[in-house]
Amino acid sequence: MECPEFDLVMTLGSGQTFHWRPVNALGGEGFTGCIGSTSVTLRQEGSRLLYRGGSPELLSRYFAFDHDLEAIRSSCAGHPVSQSASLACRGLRVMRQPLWECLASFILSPMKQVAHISQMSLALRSAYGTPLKDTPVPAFPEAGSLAEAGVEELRKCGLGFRAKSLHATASLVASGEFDPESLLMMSTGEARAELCKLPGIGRKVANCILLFAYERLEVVPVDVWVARILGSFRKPGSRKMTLEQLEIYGERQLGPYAGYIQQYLFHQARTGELKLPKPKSKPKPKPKPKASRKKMGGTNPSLPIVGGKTFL
DNA sequence: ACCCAGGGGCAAG
DNA sequence: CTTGCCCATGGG
Repeated sequence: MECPEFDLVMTLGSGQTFHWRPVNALGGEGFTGCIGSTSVTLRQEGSRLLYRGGSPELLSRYFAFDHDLEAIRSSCAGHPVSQSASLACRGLRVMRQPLWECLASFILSPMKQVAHISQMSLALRSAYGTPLKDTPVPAFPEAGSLAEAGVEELRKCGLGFRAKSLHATASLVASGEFDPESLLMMSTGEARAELCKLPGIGRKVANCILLFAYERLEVVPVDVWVARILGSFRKPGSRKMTLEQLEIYGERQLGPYAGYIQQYLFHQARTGELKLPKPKSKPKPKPKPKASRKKMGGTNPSLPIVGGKTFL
């Protein structure tokens, strides 16, 4: 299909989604995965998006081809750094992901980098998701399947302390006590408050979900990178802001599509194209009495090469 | 308001 | 192989 301004590689590599795998398909380097329970294999050739599985309508919705990127870029015209990042990230789109899949995936994200979130996602999909034809990536498990599995079983997928949060949230969704769809018609503030009631979801994770699944394009998830970026916009010596204050500041500075602009800045910072003052050193003394061993088996060399971070 | 557990991959030594 | 680093949430 013909697609509007779009960069498949940058979009899938920007930390929004964790289950697309690089493959050689459709005549070159592409990706395979799924959208909900529909298996899809993709490859971009210029303005053409080659696909196997799915439909133009499904892909257009998922990749948000309806977002007017030119208008989004213009929205921060008065901010030189954002302008520059927006231009460098042309074609990077903030996606519109399935609600439960996105919500559950970001519960996995705290304290983890993209590469590891991908591994956890794949482990969960393989153990509890429905296998699909034409792709090695199973669908994301239903809430009921995860609730039924139990915390200890989920922990075996390498979730660590996130197993408890994911299991508790999955149980709330499976019982109908929490319905992801019910947030669709709420204001962003109300929806955020509801998300933050769920175990394992704090303000940052809630904002990621709002941005990547609920299309709240003004929301700015503030992690250490974004905090660093926003901090660099302020005068040296300004008073420190809390993360929430930085978030408000970011929304004001970056305009009505602050979430999009933030994604561009984040991507620039992660790829080293945006220079930041202090990577921040920590004078942290470490009382370490222990020695350990333990080695894990097989790293999968074909996992996504995204360097980086969660959130966004 | 402050402090810190907790987990596993990964880069560096 | 060993060590240090990464970093959101929740509970004390």
